[in-house]
Amino acid sequence: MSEEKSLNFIEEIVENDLNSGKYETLVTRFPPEPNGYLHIGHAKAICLNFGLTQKYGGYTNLRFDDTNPVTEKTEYVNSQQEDIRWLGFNWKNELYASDYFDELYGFAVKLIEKGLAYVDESSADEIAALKGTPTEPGQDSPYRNRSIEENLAIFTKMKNGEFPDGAYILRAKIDMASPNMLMRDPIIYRIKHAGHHRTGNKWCIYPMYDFAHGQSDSIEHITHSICTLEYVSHRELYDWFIEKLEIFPSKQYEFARLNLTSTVMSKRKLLQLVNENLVNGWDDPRMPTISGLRRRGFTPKSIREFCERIGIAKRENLIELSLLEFCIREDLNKTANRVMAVLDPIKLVITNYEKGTEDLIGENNPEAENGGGTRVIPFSNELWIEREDFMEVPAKKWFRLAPGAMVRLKFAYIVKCEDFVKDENGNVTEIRCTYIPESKSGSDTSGINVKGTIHWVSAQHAKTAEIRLYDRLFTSETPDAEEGDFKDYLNPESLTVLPQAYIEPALADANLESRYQFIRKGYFCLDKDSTADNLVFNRTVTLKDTFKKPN
RNA sequence: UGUCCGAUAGUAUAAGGGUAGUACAACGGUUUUUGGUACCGUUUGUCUUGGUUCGAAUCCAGGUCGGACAACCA
Repeated sequence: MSEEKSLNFIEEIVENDLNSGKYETLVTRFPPEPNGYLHIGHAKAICLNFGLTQKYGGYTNLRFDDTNPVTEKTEYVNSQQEDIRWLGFNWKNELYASDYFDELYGFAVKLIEKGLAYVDESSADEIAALKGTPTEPGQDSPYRNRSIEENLAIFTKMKNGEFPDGAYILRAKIDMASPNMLMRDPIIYRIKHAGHHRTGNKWCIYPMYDFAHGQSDSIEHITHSICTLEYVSHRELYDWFIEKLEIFPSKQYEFARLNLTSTVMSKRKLLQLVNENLVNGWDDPRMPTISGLRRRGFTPKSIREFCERIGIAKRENLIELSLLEFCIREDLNKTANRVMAVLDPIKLVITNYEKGTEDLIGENNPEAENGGGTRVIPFSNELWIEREDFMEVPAKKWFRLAPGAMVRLKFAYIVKCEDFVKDENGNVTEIRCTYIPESKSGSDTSGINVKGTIHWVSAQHAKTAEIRLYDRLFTSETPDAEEGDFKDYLNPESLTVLPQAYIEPALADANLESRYQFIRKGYFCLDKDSTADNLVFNRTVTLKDTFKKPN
């Protein structure tokens, strides 16, 4: 179908199945368990499943895999839906494994009637003891040969709530000596007297993952059930149930999950960060969750592009965070308006500027397709500039301000540093410059060329804002692989708050959808914590910086 | 001492018996009123040993290394 771009192995399978006429319509599903927030790893699976049906036709279902009532919540259902929509995908049907509880119960009865399932009253420990190990076969349970009638009778009582949790379980009767541990009479139903987020108290027995997932796929006529590599050994069981139940033969395919440097991706660990207040909630901008990335300022497009670039394969991988950063910079470079903000201010006074104030014109975004337009920027003789743009003793190849040096003020004039003021502690408190009147941006007749251009904000016109700078969450690229607790490798400098930065007046009407490039400082967006008097900006990502800082 | 999955530049991903390519990263250069962008260039690779073949990253066999599997989790 597409000749230019090579296909990943799943696309090849799909194309073959479609071309051979094995299936007329491609049907995939995204099946999260509603027990946490979706993260960038889920985004990979979402882009794969929805991307496949966008490319080849057919449709994708959203199915919540809600077979364990004690971990699942409606809050998570809602957040997961929001995140998928935000990424730009639409599901055909919103479904729940719990929709199939009646049908699944029927499947279990059918298996019992075929002599392929039995009720076991062994304890969890007893079952584990007879399970064997990966290198030794297991042994049959003493209850394995109960009659079909007795199995049926007890299973009915299990369903009717006549037993406490753990008293009985239903097992598939397969092979206790199988080299695949999952085939050693896996548990398929357990008793749990727990309220379910959708079915309430209707049920007190719940199917296990292996007895719900494949059957749910089959009920929905999913043609390609795509999951991650850790389910490879489940495939044999997946196929076994479908064969014995004689239902629609969905097929499972596995790809390697995403791993990203300097973060963790397991739900357990993310939940820990949230519960122990090591981050500020699931949508903390340092989190690899979709909601965290959204709040950080990532765009859906950048995440889709990232998922496209990392590819789909079967080998374990560890993607460098720099690729994600590349994807968001690439998008924002084209779309974000350029504005000026001074994060760490120092005063600059222009001693020969007599005009008081003046309105200058700034280009919003020279990289935008439509040119970006312009805006008014007020200028005056007292400005804030970035402290790091002045060096009392300039380093080699220093393009910025230093005694006697000239720089251009972006969109404005060229200035020359004549003097500077220090306080009693030796800290520079003010820089004094003269400006070149004929060097005005756009009508420069001075003939002077300077190497450096710096950003600034007029002191009397500036607004203030709180700025939050983010860095990687962990100091280790592989916090999962380090010895000890992964939390020992949290980066203490992952969040830096600048309570009072100066921003140009045009920024006062920023909204939560706006994306900005603060010239020379990075890409920023408004945070939801903002109020009318206290604007808060998040730094999404810095600009690429090839300047090697002196000292 | 098992079964299954995998192995191509630093990181990913192509090449499906016939020139090892692409992206990110790194490094260098040109342009630039952002040390940004854009453009150009450089460095770095087929786990290993055999076999089949005129020819192997690709097919076969052995080895090595990495991962998964013993939750009434998904």
